[in-house]
Amino acid sequence: MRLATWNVNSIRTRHGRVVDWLVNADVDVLAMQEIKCKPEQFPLEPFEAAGYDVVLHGLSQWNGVAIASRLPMTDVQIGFAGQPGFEKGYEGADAPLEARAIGATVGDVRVWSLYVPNGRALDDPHMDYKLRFLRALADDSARWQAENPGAALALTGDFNVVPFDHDLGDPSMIPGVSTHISPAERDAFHAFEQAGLTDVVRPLVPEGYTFWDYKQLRFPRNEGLRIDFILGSAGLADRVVDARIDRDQRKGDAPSDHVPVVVDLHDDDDDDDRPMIF
DNA sequence: ATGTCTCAGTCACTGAGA
Repeated sequence: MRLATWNVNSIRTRHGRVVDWLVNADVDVLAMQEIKCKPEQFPLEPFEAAGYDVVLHGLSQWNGVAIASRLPMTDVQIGFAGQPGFEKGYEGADAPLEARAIGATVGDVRVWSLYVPNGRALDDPHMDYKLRFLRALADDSARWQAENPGAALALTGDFNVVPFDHDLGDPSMIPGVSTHISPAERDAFHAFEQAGLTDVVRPLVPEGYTFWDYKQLRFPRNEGLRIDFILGSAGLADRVVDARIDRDQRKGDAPSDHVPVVVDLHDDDDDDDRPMIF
């Protein structure tokens, strides 16, 4: 199975590029973020014409997540247990949930498409929301793994955190001032390891950015960020045979500001792909 | 210069979000 994640920054603007890429890159399952539309506005036809079913969660012109798959999807879930809500000017516990998480099972892999809140500024209420979102996601993922020991879980998407200094190429981002690089955000990201989830792309692609701002010639200068990830349970990590970041998708006409991140998994029941141990 | 991009609301712009 070839599994990918891509923050598409409006699927209505980008569906031609996205479907062309799905077909040409021979991708089975694509988790998308920032589709920026409601369900009735999603361009289903080009996906279906190319052989992909789509499940999605979109509430407005903001956020929005989806999964396109040419393999059957089951157990579709909108949002995760304990996901916090947010409403500008209101921080109550019953704030409405945003369209930032959708899960589905493909084969024996539980796939999540996740769009973690940006944070906006270190002292903005959105930053507290971001940290609570990450902690709740790690907690729910740990709980799921305890209930499904050994199973393959993939948390994919735009985490809006730059985990390491070498993932930071944007010179305008200042430690202590900028979002995405603060110790609190990095701690919240690294806590997924304690929850049993590792970055399954990093061992195969140790360097490389997944996002370049549209402003300030960030892509031509290669001043990007690595903020899009595929985190996997041990049961998923054991099956990863290849991974890549498709930097070329930042080129050409009307690109997203993010590029796809891809992993290849061998089938759990396919002994031919595994070393034989006697 | 928040120097670019996207969408809503409304129809040439502003506001919001990233």
